Amino acid sequence: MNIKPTESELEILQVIWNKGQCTVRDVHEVLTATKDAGYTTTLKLMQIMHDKGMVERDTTSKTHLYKALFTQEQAQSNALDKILSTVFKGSTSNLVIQALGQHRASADEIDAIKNYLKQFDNK
Amino acid sequence: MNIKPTESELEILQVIWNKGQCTVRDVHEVLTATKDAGYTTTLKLMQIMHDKGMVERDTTSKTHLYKALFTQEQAQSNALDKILSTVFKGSTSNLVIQALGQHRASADEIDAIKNYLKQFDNK
DNA sequence: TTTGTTGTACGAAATAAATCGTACAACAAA
DNA sequence: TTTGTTGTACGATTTATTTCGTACAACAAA
Repeated sequence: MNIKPTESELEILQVIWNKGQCTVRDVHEVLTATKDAGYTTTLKLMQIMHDKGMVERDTTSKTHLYKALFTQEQAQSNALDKILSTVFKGSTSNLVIQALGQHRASADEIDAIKNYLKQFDNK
Repeated sequence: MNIKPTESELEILQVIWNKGQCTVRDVHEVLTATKDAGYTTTLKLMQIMHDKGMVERDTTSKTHLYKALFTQEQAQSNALDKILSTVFKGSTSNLVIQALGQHRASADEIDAIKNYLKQFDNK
């Protein structure tokens, strides 16, 4: 299974992950809300994603239904690995601090993180 | 200025950032330690990066010296923005927790992060 | 001055990604 | 049954990225 989606593929996956499963039109409608692209372009991309084994589809009815073959968590993990090695010299703490610094997290988010860190306390 | 380096361009930038400034040979030597690529390939990539305005170069002597035109921090910031919007639905805390979960940070790193978080305490 | 070494320049090819036109099938409504 | 709508299939084109061969300049050593 190929977990190295291109930029456009990720946009599409995002929609699929949100809805669980999608038709081409579903995806296309969401995409055209923010950018413009022809319907057949979206279709073609999704067909290519299928060829690559990134999504599966149910073709029993005329309108096909697409599902992702890996989870958003897997994609996240992958994306992190990549930028850690390419721009963060492998330093997780740099990444974390940089992320917190530039994208003001909400109080709740900060709490969630602090909470998460508690598990490392008595070591 | 173009801050959207391709994969190969990032590998090169990594080397330049480390040394501050580099010749093509410097870069190429580091790259060939981990992967193989022809010398002229590296040269061409660096010339393209120059065309794109990502690096500047000193051509006063025969052997040119390349410098990055943006910092690693800027590239990091950019990379974070990108994956936050494409795979993390904009949630910084998800990103942080996921990062800590999968890449076991050292005790020192954890401390650094806790320390950083202290600034949000009495708010 | 000849020759080998180390550079840059640059065109061309290979590959990958994204976009779109055209063809045509299914099917519902007229 | 004709027509309009909504789908998929797929080839062709465009654009971006990567790779490399060939040409040639500078210069040091023989």
